[in-house]
Amino acid sequence: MTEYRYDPTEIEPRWQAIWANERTWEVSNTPDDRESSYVLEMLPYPSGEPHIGHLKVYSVGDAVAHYHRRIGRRVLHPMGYDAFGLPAENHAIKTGQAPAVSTAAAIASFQEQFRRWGISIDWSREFATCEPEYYRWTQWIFVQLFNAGLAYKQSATVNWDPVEETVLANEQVVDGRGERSGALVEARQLEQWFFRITDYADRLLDDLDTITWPEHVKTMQRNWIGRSRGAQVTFRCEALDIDFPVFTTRPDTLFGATVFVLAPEHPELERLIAGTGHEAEVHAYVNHALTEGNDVRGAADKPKTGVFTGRRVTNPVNGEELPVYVADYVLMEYGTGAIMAVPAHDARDFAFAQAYDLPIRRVIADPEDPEGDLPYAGDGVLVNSSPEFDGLPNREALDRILDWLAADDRGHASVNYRLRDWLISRQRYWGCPIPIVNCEQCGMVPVPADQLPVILPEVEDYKPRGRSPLAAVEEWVATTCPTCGGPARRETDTMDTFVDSSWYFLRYCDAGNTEAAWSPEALAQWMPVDQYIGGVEHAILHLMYARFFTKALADLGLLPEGVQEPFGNLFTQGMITKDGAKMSKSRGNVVSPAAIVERAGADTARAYILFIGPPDQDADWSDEGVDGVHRFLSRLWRLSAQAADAASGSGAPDASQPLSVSAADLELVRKAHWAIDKVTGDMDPARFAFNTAISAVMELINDCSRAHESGTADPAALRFALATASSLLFPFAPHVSSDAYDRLTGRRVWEEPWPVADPAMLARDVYELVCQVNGKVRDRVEVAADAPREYLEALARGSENVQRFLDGHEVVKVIVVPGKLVNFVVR
RNA sequence: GCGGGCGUGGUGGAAUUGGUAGACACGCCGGCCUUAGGAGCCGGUGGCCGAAAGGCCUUGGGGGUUCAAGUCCCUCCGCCCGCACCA
Repeated sequence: MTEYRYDPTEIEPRWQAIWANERTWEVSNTPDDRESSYVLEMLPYPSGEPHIGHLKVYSVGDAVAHYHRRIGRRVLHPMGYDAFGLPAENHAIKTGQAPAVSTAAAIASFQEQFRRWGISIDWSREFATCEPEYYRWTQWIFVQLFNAGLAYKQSATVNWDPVEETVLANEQVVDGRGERSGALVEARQLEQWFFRITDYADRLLDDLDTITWPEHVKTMQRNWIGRSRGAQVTFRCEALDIDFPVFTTRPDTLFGATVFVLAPEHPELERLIAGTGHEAEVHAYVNHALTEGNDVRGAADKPKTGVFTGRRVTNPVNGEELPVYVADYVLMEYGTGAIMAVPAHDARDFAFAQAYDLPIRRVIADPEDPEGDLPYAGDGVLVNSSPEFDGLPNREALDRILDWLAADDRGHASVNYRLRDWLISRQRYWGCPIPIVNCEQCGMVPVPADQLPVILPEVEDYKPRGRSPLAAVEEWVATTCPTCGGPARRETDTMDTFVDSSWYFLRYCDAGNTEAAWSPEALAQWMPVDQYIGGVEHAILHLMYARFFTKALADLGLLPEGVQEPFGNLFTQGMITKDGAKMSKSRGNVVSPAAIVERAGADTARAYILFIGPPDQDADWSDEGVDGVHRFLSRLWRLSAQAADAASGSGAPDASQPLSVSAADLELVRKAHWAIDKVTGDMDPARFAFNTAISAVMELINDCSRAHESGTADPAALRFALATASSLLFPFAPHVSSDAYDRLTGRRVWEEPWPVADPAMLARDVYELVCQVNGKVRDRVEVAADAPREYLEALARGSENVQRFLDGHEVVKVIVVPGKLVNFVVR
C-alpha cells in the first residue's frame, strides 16, 4: 500500500524542474500555423507573499492558458509586477528600508510561490514596473500624451488625502475618503498633472458594446462616465451684465423655473452680491458650506439650505426675473455650478422651494392624473408654458424649445459627463518620475526620448511633507533645459501607479525591446488580450484607465490597425473568504497559500479553489473541503500508478486505443467520453464552470475505482479511462495529471491535443423513460433510444404504478417527449 | 432613491434549451481493514408517514402561466454589490 502513496512533495518539484529546464511555456513572437491567444491575469502588487486571492486568479488563468494550448493555440501567458506604490514607501518611512529593497524581496517571494504553484508562465517576458527599463517607456508614453495635448498641468480643486499626504484621482476617493488610507479627503486648490480622459468619454462609453465583459462591470463604467444629454441655456443678470449658463436635462420644464441657484464655490458670486446688502449673510452661508466635509454635504437626505443673494436673473424663455439663491445642494464640479430650479418637477428643487416658501409652478401634466401630487418627474403634456408649446407631449416640446432657443442663441443642445480628467501626479517618492523640466526660458519641456529614463534618485528621507520627497534632492532637481541648455528644474511629482499598469499588457508582447516600448509587429501578434482575468475591485480604476490608454495610443498611431480595446473578454473572479468574512490579519482568519501548498501540494490547493464553486462568485474556504480534493487526487494517482505498473511487461497497449469487450468495460469507456464532453463544454468562456468540470472527472475516477475494485475490468479500458481523467484534469492540477498520464502512456500530457469525445460513445442505446401522471413521477422504465412515441406511451401505460393512478380516471391528454418522459393528464 | 446580482439539504454547490430537484464534495451515521494517528475501502444520508412497497411535502413567502416551473410572469420579504443632492 505504501508503495502507492501519492506524494506531491516528490511529484511537483520533479515536473516543475522539467518545465523550467525546457522553458516549456515560453512562446516566440514568430507566427506559425496556430491561432494566437493572449491569456492574462491582472499583474500582482508585490507585497509580503502572495495571498489566497492570487492563488485563485492564477489558478483560473492557468486553467484557461493550458486549455487554449491543448486546443491548438499559441498562447502568451506572461507575468510581471506592479511594483511602484504606497505600501512599500510607507514601509520605508516606518523602517528606513528602501522601497526598492523591500519590493525586490516581495518579488522574489512571489516568483518562488508562482513556481511552486506550477503556473505556466513565460518567464522570459517578466518585468517589474519599477525597473528603469520599464518606466523609461512609461515616461516616453507620458511625453507622447503631453505632445498630443492629452497630458496637461493645471490648477484645480483636487482631493487631498491628509494621511497619505498626496492628491488622489476622483476614482480613488470612495464615499469622500481616500481609497487606501480611509481618511476624509480635503478639497485643495493645487496645480497638478492631468490626463485628458474626458476627451474619450463618448468612446469609452460607446465601445463597451464591442467587448465581452460582465454586464455589471460595464454598468459601473457607464455610471462612472455618467453621460447626460440635455441643453445649455443662458440666464442673464441684466443689472451686472453677467451671463449664467446652466446645464439641464429637462429644457421642456424651462417655463417652470421659479428660482435660480448657484453653488457656494461659484466664481461669479462675489461680483453678484457686491452692493446688494446681502453680502454678510451670503458670506456666512458660503463659509459654513465650504468647511463642511464632502461626506456631510453630499448626503442625499440632508435638508436643503440656502440663502438669497439679492439679485435676479432673466429666464430666457419668458423674460421672468428669477431670484438668485446660493445653496450647497448645487455642486460646482458638475455642469456649470448653477441651475435653474424647477420645483414642480424635481424632487430636490421641490424640497428647496418648500423650505424657503418659493413659488412652485406645474408645467407638465400627467395625462393619467393632471392634478396629481408634485413633484412630478414623469412624462406628460406641457401646461402653463406658452401658447406655442402648451398641449404638446413634453418629449416633443423639448426638441421644439431647444430649436427655438438655438435660433437666437439663448441655448443649445449639450452633453454633460460625470467623468473628470484623470489626476495623475502624486506628491510621493516611490513612483515613476514625471519627465518634464521647467525652464525659465522655454517653459515646460518634455525630456527627449534619448534622455529617458529620468531615473528615480535615491533619497534619505521618504516622508512626504506636503510635497514630493524628490523636491529635497537638489542635485537631481537642478538640471539643464534639453532645448536651450539653460538652468532648469525637474518636476518632482511622481505618477499615479495606475499609469504604470495602464500599458503593461503591451510591454509583455515585446518585453525585451531596448529600442522602443514595443514593435508594431509584436503587438499585432498578440493584441488585444483574448482573456483578461482579475478582481472586480478594478472595474472602474484600472480597467477604465487601460481602455483610455489603448484608445489614446491608437489615435497616436502607435497600435496596430483595429486595436481599440485592450481586453476583448473579461472575467472577474470572486473573493475567497474564511468563516464568511474577508481575510485579514486583524481578524486572524488568513489562509496562507504557502502553508496550504506545503501541507497538501499545489495541485490540491489549485483544484480545490476551482472546485469550491463558480469562480466568479465569492466562496468560503474550508480545510475539510481541501482534504476531499486531496483524497480525489490521491485516488486518481494511485489508480493510475497501479494500472500502469500492472500493464508494464505485458506489452503495454496504447491506453488511448482501448479494445474492450464486456458491457461493464464499455460503460467505463462511455463514461470517459461523457467526461470529455462535459469538461469541454464547461471550459467554454461563457461558462468557465471549472467546479462542474472537476466534479465530472471525480465521477469518472469513482467509476474507475469501482472497476478497479471489481478485479474484472479490462486493463486497457481502465487505463484509457484513467488517462482520459488525467488529460482532462491537467489544466487544474498539472503536476499529478502529468505524472499519472506519463505513467499510463509514456507521453507528456501538455503535448497531447485536447481529447475529443466520440459521438458514437455519447449516444445511448437505452435510456430511462420517466412516467408521469398529472406531472408527478410514478415510475421509470428502461427503453430503447429509438423507440417510437406510440411504443413509449404503451410502455408507460403498462407500468403497474402508473396504472394505479390511471384507474378510475379519464385520460384527457398524453404528452410524449421522446428521450425524456410520458405524462398522462387525467381527470 | 436609481441600477445590477442573489435566495436550493446540516454545509459548499449541481440542474447549460420549461421536462427525473439535490450531481460532485464536505459533514454526519454504520460497517470492513489496520492494535495508534488528519491513512484506505464499502454502504447510508432533504423532511414527514411506513416493516416494506409506496405515499405526502420540499428550491425565501404569496399568486399566476403551463400537461409540466428552481427555471417564465406578477407581487412581497431578506441579503450582497455599484452609483447617489449629477440638475
